[in-house]
Amino acid sequence: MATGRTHRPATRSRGIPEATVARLPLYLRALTALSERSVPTVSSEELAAAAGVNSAKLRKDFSYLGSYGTRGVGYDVEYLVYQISRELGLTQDWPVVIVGIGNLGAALAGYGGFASRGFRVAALIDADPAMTGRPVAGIPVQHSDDLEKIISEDGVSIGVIATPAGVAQQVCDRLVAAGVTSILNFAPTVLSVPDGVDVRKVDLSIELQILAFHEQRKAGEEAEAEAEAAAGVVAASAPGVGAAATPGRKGTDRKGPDGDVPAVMPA
Amino acid sequence: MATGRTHRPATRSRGIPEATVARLPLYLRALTALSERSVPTVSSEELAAAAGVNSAKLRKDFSYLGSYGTRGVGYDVEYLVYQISRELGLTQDWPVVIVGIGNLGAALAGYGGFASRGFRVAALIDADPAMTGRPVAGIPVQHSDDLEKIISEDGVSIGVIATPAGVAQQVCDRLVAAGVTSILNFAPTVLSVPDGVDVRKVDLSIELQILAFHEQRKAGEEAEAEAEAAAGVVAASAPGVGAAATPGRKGTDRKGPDGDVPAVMPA
DNA sequence: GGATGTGAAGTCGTTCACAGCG
DNA sequence: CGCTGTGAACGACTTCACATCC
Repeated sequence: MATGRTHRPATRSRGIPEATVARLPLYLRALTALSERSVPTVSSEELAAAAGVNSAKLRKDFSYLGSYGTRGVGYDVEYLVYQISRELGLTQDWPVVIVGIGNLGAALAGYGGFASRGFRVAALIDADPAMTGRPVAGIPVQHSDDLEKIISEDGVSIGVIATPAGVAQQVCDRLVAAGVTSILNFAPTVLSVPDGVDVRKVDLSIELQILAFHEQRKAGEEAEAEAEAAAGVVAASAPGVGAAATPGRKGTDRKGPDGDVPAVMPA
Repeated sequence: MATGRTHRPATRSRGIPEATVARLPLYLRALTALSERSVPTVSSEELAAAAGVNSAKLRKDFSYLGSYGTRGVGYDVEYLVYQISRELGLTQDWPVVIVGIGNLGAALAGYGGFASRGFRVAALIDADPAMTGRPVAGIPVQHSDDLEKIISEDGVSIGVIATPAGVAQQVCDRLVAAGVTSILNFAPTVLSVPDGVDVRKVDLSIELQILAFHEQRKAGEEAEAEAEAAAGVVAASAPGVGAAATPGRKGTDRKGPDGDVPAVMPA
């Protein structure tokens, strides 16, 4: 995915699996909640339940960090909060810029989850001159002409892109050129970046499409036998997804998985 | 396994790996762009580049759907758009409700990427009476008292939760009880749902935390040798992550991965 | 010739089950 | 005894490399 992790010959124990890293924030959240309730210790079983994973996975994950538990007892909540925070780099604070202050950008600017985790919104940047100077979530929007200056002056290394897809790559290039090395991309485009820069993407419509896939399968499960016949019907009533959609099929035979219908997307 | 099309086994709609399903929307997006430029065919190499994956993976992914390419030529763009759309269930339209019309909910309501993919925002729901009737993105907000009625009348099976974390589980329970079987959760909580209900979560702060992890590691890579000493320094200047962070670690020796420092969270 | 489709090999991640320790 | 920490089995996904077919 995003700039596949370097296949470093894994120096010593510095090889925490990606999958584990992705779950650390989850554990941290659960632990923080426990901490607020002044719970002193948790077992892997309890914590796993709170984080929504199974306990074997959790123990394995923690084993990559070190031996932070006590056999027969469990984990010290405060201590673990600190260790995970440190591992994630949250013990320092990260200035972040958000580029593209539309609906989504504005929502992100006001999102409380950032500040509470050591992320500080250092600047909001938008290309629209009409936005310049206007405060969003208490922070004045700056014009994108000043992007490079803002990045370097604040020592920003993390950028959030919430622009339209069409300009996302340019914005990305400028961010990278100015020194940003981690990007969170909300624009529905594939960004290409040089080695050493990490990109993570969040695509709202992709998530819905994945849900739709499973949803469709559920519907078909009740009528297993009818599935075969249904395939033909569905194709015939296809509404079309892309821009222009007008059925029409040339005579070639296409072979699907099995009883598939050879219909084609029209021009 | 049998070559080409089998009759009964494997290749039904079943058996498509999750990882593949998650990439189908990516391919679809790239294909749609090609379609708009009236490109008739693509090779796996070209399409893979456009989607940001490697070509072997793409071909393997497509092989789960069927044999939709032509050797020596590539894939028919229009045909593939249709096949993937159908596989994802996008040839039908999915009414969606968004619950929690704050900053984020409002941004989602206005997000163009939904409508363009066969998702229709059937209703916006919020618990605040002051919001009721007010139009957001052209759709009037309805009060959450009517949640059940809205779901059942519109036959909604997909719900988006954009409420504060505190009420997300209750909202989820009501959605499920009313018939929703797929949920996209933006609230930073683990939702528990009965079997048969799918939940996908999008957590903005988690993504940033993952980036921070890698960012921190990049910084440490340049000064490999200093890493050891740095751990102590970092700990000393830890700003504190949770709410109440009162460490107070007992004097026991804790062993980290390697030369870990047993320092503790400062007050 | 040229690109697909796919076994086989390789890598990564999860789960099991139990030894080890408090 | 209870719970962590972990080798080993297992399973899922990725990559390789090439036979296959247009």
